[in-house]
Amino acid sequence: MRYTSNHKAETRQRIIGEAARRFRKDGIEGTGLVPLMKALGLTHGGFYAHFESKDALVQASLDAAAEQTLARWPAPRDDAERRDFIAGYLSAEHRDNASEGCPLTSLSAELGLRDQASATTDMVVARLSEYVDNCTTVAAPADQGLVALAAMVGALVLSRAVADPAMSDRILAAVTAAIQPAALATASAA
Amino acid sequence: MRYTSNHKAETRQRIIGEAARRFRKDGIEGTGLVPLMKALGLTHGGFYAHFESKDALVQASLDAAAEQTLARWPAPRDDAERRDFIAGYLSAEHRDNASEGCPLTSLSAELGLRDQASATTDMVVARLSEYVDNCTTVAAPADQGLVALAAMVGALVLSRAVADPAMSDRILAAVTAAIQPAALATASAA
DNA sequence: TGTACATCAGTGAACGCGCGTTCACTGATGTAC
DNA sequence: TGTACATCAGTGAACGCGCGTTCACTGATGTAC
Repeated sequence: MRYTSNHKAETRQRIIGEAARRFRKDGIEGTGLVPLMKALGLTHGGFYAHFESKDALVQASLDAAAEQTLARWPAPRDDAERRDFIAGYLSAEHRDNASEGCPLTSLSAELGLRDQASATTDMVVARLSEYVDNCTTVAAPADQGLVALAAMVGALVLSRAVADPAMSDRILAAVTAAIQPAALATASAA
Repeated sequence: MRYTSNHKAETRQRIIGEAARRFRKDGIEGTGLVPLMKALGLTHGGFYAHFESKDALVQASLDAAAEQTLARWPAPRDDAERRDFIAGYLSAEHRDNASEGCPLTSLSAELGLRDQASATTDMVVARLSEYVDNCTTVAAPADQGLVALAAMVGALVLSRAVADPAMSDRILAAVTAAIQPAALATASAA
């Protein structure tokens, strides 16, 4: 062979990796195959030696993003690891680095429109659940409203992205049950 | 005039309304001007009599979506109204009807990439905050982990969509502080 | 009342561009004899 | 060792298409005289 025996497989992995990054950064629709291949030092014509279509790449990349994400998030062993994970997930680095981060958040809108995403999405949700399974959201001294707000937005986003309708309903129900107007003081406005 | 005196303004409003719906359903990138105008019984050429560019329409539509959303969500007067609002926000109807719903969730990914979105986004966040300002997320009997999960995903999504960096940081900090591993029981896994 | 002209919302053909996709080809290497 | 052929990852020109945008035009109505 004129290349090392696994050269083609390596190229395929490079394409998947770059795509997984770009999809999360610019969206699936927003990522073109020509710039993608160019970034790898290849021409776009060669793409179809590796994938049947862009959709096939999307599938492979979503799987890869999920796998990579799961690998970076091993099942937690104690509450210290849970705490670290949560802090990392909610860090400025994660916020500012969508291309390497959780695919649920960066692709949330597009995931709902693509049934391809199903298995992948549910895997990531399941692992995330392990991290927060025995976590409870406590009343913080300040900005408690923002927590409720985040939970509501997140619940809606997740309920649309998740494939399993039962899980979708459970998410909405859980957050609905969890958010309670504090009976203490209520301002009125026009 | 060959049309009623406010005919053009009405057409403009129809374009904005249809766009606001389609952007939330299919995304901004996923919405073309030709099908949009066709859906209104017009030809695409006429579009530029109303807007300078697609970007101008995006701006107007985001504003309209925010305005429409705020109009439908008047400032809450008591906890009953808060409860109703939260239940509606987290309803299956809202989930299944992205085109009429909260623009934050349906456009979350694209909002982060467009600085146009800024003012609009922040207005909706502010109003939503009013609804949940004195709300607290309580420990529900079941699926408490899903609440934490939703809060984390929502916090990340919001922190990317919001224009004000200080608000972005506050959201992350509030949710980080609120999620606590329950000290009760901790399973270990490989 | 009747003709000539101005207005202007909307038409529809055309533009350049980037998209996903196809395909005949290249050229470096491996194998056969 | 040397020539002839097969392999195949990647090349690059070309395709049809939908996009955002432009522009000369239409035709119904309003205004002027």
